[in-house]
This record gives sequence, structure tokens and C-alpha cells, in this order.
Amino acid sequence: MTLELPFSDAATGACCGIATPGGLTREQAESSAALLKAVADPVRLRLLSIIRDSEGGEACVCDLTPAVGLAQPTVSHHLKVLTEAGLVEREKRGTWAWFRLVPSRLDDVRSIFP
Amino acid sequence: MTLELPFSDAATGACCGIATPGGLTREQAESSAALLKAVADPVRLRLLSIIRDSEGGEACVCDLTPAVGLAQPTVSHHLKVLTEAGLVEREKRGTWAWFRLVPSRLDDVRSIFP
DNA sequence: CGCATATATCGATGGCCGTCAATATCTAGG
DNA sequence: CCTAGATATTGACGGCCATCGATATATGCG
Repeated sequence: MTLELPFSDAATGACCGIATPGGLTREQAESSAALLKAVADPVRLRLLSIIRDSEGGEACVCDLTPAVGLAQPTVSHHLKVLTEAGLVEREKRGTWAWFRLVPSRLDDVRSIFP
Repeated sequence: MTLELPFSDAATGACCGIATPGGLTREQAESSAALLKAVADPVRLRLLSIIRDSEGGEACVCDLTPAVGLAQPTVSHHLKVLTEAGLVEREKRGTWAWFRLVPSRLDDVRSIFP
């Protein structure tokens, strides 16, 4: 019984039972889009690919930076985006930061398109 | 034996056999990212969802516009992005423009994450 | 032909994003 | 403690993108 905006039924496609249901709410669409935005970048796709193909399934910034040919802060920024999206995990060992994939989160990406 | 930029091996991760191969070239990463950008938007995700769930698997702009609650030029813009990405097909019947999904192109999206 | 409706295009605007240089923070070693 | 190296954060800049109003184009109808 939450209060809704006047056009909420139109926006959800529930108006009058005429418009299509379109089984995706705004909230679902926005969270899926946010996850997709995290991977919709060539540099981040390459970072994921490199981490996946690395020895032991992990790579450090010192390897990733020369591999993608960008400045170190830029690589750090992309890794932060991937981390905040839950797609990679960060583990600091000594001076180095190691990153590995989070397979369940990649499943989430795949499950967006049934 | 094609000529490459001086940093190409670093950028492709092929330097000295030390860096990771990262089985994704710049070109592959860019084309995949371009396809993902087309779907990494909440409105476009909802448009795809609505079209998929519509009678006969197709919907016209006149239905989609009230369903997403945005201005008609905005919806037309999003449909153009989806069309240019090959994700939907446009068919004009009379005054109306009908859109349907392109399943093979959606397969392309799924196959980005093996 | 002229009008009404549906859709596409154009131009402008505001906000978000990728990139970098400079700097800060943290850790190991001497 | 102090230095060196690895990584993160900050601030700035340029470009791209979502959105809208106004307008153009196209189609059907009377």
C-alpha cells in the first residue's frame, strides 16, 4: 500500500490491463543496467579477461597496468568500478593488490538475458 | 607479420611471454563493449522486456511510449540505438512502426560471458 | 488536396564517465 | 625512523549520452 506517482501504472505498463506487462520493473531494470554498465567498457572487459586467464585466476595491478597500456590511476579506477559491482574481489598481500573474479556475480550478468 | 605500434605487445598482453595472454583483443573488447552499452540502460532493458512479452512478440512506439513513461522522441531514440545494435528489427505497417527482437543478436550478448 | 495522427530528426542542455597528473596512503626493508 | 615502491584518491578536463521541445516527414482518411 505504498504511495505511488500518478503515472506509476503507465510506467510499469499496468495501465488498464491494455499495455504490456513487460515483466521488468523499473527497479529491476535499473539494477540490471547498473551491473551491465560495469561491464560495458572495453578496458574493464579486458581486465576481466586477463584476470580470468591468469595463473591461479588472479592478477595484481602491477601486471594489469602494462597489459592494458593505460595510466596506473586509470586501471585502479576501473578495478574499483568492477569491485563495487561485485564482479571482482580485492585481496592485499604485502604491497600488492590481487584481484580475482566472483563467478556468482558473473552468473548474475548472464541471468539478465534469459 | 603485420606492423604494430611499439606498445602493441604490452597492450595485447603478449610482452616477453610474461604478461597474461588475456584472450581478448582490443577490437573484440571494443565490439563487445559497444553491444553491451546498447543494453546497459534501464529504459532499453524495459523496452526489450516489453517487446518480448507482447502479443506476437512485437510492439509499436504508440504502446512503448506510455509503457516507459518518457517523451516520444526519447523512446524513438532508444529504439534507434537498439536497432543499430541489431537487437531489434523495425517494420513499418501503415502509420505504425513495429519492433521485434532479434534472437540471434541476443545470443551474441549472452556469448560475451562464457 | 488538406487535415490528423504516428514516427523520426534536430538542436540544446545537463549530467555522467574515462582519462590523466599530482598527491596521499600504505607496506616492506634497511 | 626513513626511504622506496605499489596502490588509492583527488581534482580537472573533454567527450559522450539521456532527455526534452520543436520541427520535419510520412501515412491514412475524408
